Amino acid sequence: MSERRYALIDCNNFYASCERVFDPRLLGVPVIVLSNNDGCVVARSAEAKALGIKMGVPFFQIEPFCKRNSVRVFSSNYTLYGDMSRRVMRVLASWAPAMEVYSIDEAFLDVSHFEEDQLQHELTSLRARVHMWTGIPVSIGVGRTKTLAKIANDIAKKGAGVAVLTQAQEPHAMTDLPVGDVWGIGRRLTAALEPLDIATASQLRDADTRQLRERFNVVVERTVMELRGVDCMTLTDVTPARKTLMVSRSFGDKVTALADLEAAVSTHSARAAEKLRAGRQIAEHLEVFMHTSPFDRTTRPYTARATVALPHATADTRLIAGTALQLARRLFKPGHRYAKAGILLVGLSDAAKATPTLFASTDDRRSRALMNALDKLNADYGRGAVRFASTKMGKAWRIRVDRRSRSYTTRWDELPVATTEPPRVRTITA
DNA sequence: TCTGGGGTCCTAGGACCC
DNA sequence: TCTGGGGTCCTAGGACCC
Repeated sequence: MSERRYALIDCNNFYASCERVFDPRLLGVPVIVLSNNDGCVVARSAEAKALGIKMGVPFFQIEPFCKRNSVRVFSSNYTLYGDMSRRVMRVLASWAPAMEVYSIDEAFLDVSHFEEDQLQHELTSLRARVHMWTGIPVSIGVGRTKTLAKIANDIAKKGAGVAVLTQAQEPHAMTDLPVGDVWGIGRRLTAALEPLDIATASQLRDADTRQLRERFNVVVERTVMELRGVDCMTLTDVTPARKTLMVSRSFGDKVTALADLEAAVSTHSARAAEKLRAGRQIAEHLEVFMHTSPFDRTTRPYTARATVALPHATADTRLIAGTALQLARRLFKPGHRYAKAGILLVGLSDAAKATPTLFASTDDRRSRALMNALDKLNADYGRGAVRFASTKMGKAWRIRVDRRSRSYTTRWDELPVATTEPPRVRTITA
């Protein structure tokens, strides 16, 4: 049985390459793509990189430079990039038995079944095929683990476009590689590793894992193991459902009035609920955040963020927006110039599999009425079908009914429960 | 004057329950 | 002044990624 091998396919300068597909005149000239509000540079063609334009640089700082050097500048078009991404992924999926889409412009393929000497040839032709069918240039790196494939991909980018990193070549590839270039080691960790005399990938590979784990966390330990060739991040074939969903924007003009902040929060809420429904999901909690500009040194910084439980899991725009607005009003402090606000939906689940939820109005969890209700539901749906959740929302306790029975019809008012006010009954369906 | 948006995972600490 | 232990859930915050 041959050893496991991963190929990482990474689209070169993805957003800039997408723009080029639709305008060949952009070939060979410097191209950059800007973030929302045309704030920062988020993609650069090779020519733009050669001019020294850095990733993430604020556009206003380089605008005159771009004019002088005839750099073609684009606002981002995420609809286009998403569409191009799907085209690339389709080509890859038709070639590989197992694949994981890692981001909009990257995918891991399992290439364990190839002989090492075939790989170079096979992947070179895959690369040509992706380019021919989609117009997008890609780089391909192969390694024994995902982390090593990432290193191989960097080598591919600087060379022939395809790099197969064999075990024998690993030490050489890691000797002079700055530790910050290793996947999973960011700015903070690089700085924290420096006093431990860990500055290169090979020094990290040879470091004491127990010590690193105590000093940092399991993520760092896993990275070290991956550098040693121990596969810790296996391929996840099915893309897992998203667990959180965020909608946020920087303000074009700084916001000082509550009314403007409320307008933004309700717009973001509506958009978030829309995205939720598009993915057939519902959310349990929401977070609202707002903050002043971290770059503004002239005023006091202010940042506020808080999470609340929604009354029940939902994708309902009005409920989400209403809850978010209440929270936003609580968090808003006058006298600040807000630069950004957003909403984060947390605890997402599949709407089709969602548990119908009944709300009972009672103060007493142990009340006879509720116990009767549980008995009745258990009798109807089988023992254990109903469980009592200990979550208290205001004065209401929540009963959950497992959705084993698709023929769920029981209504609250049919239950032998005495309530002083009409209970709300929610059945969440697909 | 102007500095993105959207995710993941891990950990710590407090609340709460039995 | 002493006054349990263990488990889980929730929230906040910090690191990373593209």
